[in-house]
Amino acid sequence: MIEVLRKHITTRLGNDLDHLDEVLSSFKHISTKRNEQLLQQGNICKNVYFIAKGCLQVYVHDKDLNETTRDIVIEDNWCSELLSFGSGKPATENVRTVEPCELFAIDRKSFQTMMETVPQFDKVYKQILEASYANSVYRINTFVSLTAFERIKWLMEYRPLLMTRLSSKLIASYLGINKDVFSRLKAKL
Amino acid sequence: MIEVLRKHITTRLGNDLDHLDEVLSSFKHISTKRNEQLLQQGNICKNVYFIAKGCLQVYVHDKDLNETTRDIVIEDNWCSELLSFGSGKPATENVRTVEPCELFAIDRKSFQTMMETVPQFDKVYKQILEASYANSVYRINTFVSLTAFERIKWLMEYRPLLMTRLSSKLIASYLGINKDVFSRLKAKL
DNA sequence: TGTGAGCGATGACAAAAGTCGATGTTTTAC
DNA sequence: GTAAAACATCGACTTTTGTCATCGCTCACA
Repeated sequence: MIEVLRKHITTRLGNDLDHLDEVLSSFKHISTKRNEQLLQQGNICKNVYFIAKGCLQVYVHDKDLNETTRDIVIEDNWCSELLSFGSGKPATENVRTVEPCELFAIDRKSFQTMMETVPQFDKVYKQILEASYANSVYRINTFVSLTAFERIKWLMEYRPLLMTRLSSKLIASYLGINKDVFSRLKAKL
Repeated sequence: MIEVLRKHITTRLGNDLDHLDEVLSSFKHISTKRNEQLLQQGNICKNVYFIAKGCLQVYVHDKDLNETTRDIVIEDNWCSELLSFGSGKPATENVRTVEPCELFAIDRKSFQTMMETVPQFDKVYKQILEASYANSVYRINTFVSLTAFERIKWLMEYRPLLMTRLSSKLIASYLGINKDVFSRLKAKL
């Protein structure tokens, strides 16, 4: 499993990375069931997770206690509540596993140590942050102006795997539409 | 005018910042009219702007050529298309002035020089990026689950200045609702 | 001073989305 | 293996939102 992470890192930072084994050993391997809570809103986000296998959901509760899913992250990607992780302030979002997962977690202290000892490592944080930001900007710019039906077609086109892999309820909360509406519109595709 | 920028920086990075005058002199002062295009989608974003006075709009065009406004940025804040500025790739968004503005612009080359010569300066980029990301995350998490009426009430509560300062058309495109709907709902407040 | 462009408001209507209750299915827990 | 819980779908209905045409106002400017 750690090979997935090794490959991910070398692909991005090059094969000649010093201390690669040291970097890898600073991650802790975690196997989870589905529906495990990795972060609760209000707590401080202690880890950045690399997903070797499985799927995570980043979400909040709206005023009616419905879940609103900001992001769904699958294998070979990083997931965290970066703003809390970076600042040490309480998280505004929740994170849970959607499927059984194989994760590699690095905590703030180890992350800090890596930043100091491995020169290229501070690029990692910047890369994750920039990728997360790009993702958010894209999401705002596309979704704000799309109808429910267009959002579904968008998902079919750009993240088709999710359509088959996730529950309708979860997809609807990711697309920001009502689950009954999602069910009806899906039938019209 | 440059005093606004000086104060902004010292407030965040401390009074004892070395090279402060050098930093300040790497910015170019720009006075604009309203409705000036600072960045066109597809071009490379050359500057980061500090707004000493005025207001900028960051927007895209949807499939029907309507404008969707991702952000409205007022004085004492930074504005750019960071993903393009940071990577040198074409911008996905447009930026224009909404009012006559007093701006301080720093281009990529000067920014790079500052990063190298002024140790604290690389914090600036990280701070701007983190603030932008926080802003986007917040926008997604709140807006996705709000009705048009609730979005208007949100604006009244959290950015009341914008209600009086901007045109209805612009506010509607920021809230992601139709301008006629905005007009009707506003009357019911 | 007149003219035209842009803006904001509004009524009438159409379309989209949300709500609720019922029902059958699948998954989970013991 | 079975009961309970969660999920997906659907019809009927309500509410919200979008569209379009119209009208009056303001402002820039020839």
